[in-house]
Amino acid sequence: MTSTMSPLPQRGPRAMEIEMAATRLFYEQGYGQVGMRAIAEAVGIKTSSLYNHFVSKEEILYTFVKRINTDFIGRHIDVFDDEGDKPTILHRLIVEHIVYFWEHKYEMQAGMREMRNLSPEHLVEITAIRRTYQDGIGAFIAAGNKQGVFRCATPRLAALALLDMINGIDTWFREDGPLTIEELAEQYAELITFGLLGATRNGDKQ
Amino acid sequence: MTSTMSPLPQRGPRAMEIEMAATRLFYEQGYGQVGMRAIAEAVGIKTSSLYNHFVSKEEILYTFVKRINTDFIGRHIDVFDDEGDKPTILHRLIVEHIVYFWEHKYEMQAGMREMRNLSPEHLVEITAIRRTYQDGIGAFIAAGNKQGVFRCATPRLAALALLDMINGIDTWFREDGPLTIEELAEQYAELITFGLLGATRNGDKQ
DNA sequence: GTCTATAGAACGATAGAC
DNA sequence: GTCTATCGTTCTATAGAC
Repeated sequence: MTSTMSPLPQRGPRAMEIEMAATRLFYEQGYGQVGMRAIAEAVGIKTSSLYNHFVSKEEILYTFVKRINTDFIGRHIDVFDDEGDKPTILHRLIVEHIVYFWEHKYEMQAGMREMRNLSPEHLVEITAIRRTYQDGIGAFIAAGNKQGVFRCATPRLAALALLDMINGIDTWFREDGPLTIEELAEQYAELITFGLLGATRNGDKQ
Repeated sequence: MTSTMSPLPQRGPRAMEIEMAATRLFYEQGYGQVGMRAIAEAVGIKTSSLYNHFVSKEEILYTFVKRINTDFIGRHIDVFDDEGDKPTILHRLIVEHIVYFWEHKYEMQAGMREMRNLSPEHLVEITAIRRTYQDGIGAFIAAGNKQGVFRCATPRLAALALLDMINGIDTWFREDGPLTIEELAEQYAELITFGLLGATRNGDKQ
């Protein structure tokens, strides 16, 4: 499985500022509640100046939603071709996924919640990218079943379940809670690989 | 654990119509994108007439968010006192939760997504209700561990994980897919009780 | 690339007649 | 309980000077 993601058009540093400010506001208040005025104010320019960088509010949303859906996934999609120990590989992917998503929680949360405000064409494009990752995990689990390193009756469902699990973390995790995000990621990876997927521990084949 | 939910104030049938229409619109377009005009039109009255039934748009949101967070949870919170076989009880709860949420997917999805548009006071109230259910499941898993019917290293995390799993279903399940919602619910309940929570199958204690 | 100024529509909510 | 009428605000987006 090889990445075929098309790159975003090159944008200037101002566009990046706008994107980041908008992302934060969308996260806090929701796409529909955030006006172009509020975005401009957060950047320190006037509303009309935004249109020198983006043609519309929807394009701002699309730009950062595309970024978050190509950055992590694009850099990890090849992991499914790895010939190594599948439970170990998936364990590491889950930990990295959880930590990355937390470090980019504004973009990730806002992106997932506000995705439906994309134009139909953009929504199709983003959905296809997400689908690739989801299918990759499902196929990976199925392959692990055949190898006997996973014992999971429903690989496709398990892939959806584990993605919902780990994407849900950002809605309730608190940095001042009992666990760091790295500790939580580790415990979730255990819960998923050995629990949900029934991975056999090393030297524990039965 | 006994229900102490306070009832919603009695409202007329018109208010119920308004609530249902608003729920559907919030689900489709998001709270911030739906105007009072659109809600009124969907019911077939004028905007100003809405204010004979609700004092504000936020009150419409609050009313249905409160309803969905008291209806199912209120009717199932006593299940954690049940003295029967814990894996069986949790299995049944999960199936009922999934099926109920799918049958009320508009309210559930809109309610979960738009909850943050509630006033701070209302948000606190709703969060507390949800927390009660979550804590109930966590304590139930921990109790099952002590009985030896679950083998789960992290009961509190597992409760959060399973709730994110089953609440995520409504975002991707399609009625024209390979499974009915009842079949899916059954498979998820298996995945959770025997996978995630390490329940021992009858006569399989080891 | 930023600004001032503004178009034209939609927003939540209210007053008061019936 | 519904209506007409409207208030004051905010919305996305554009035109045109600098």
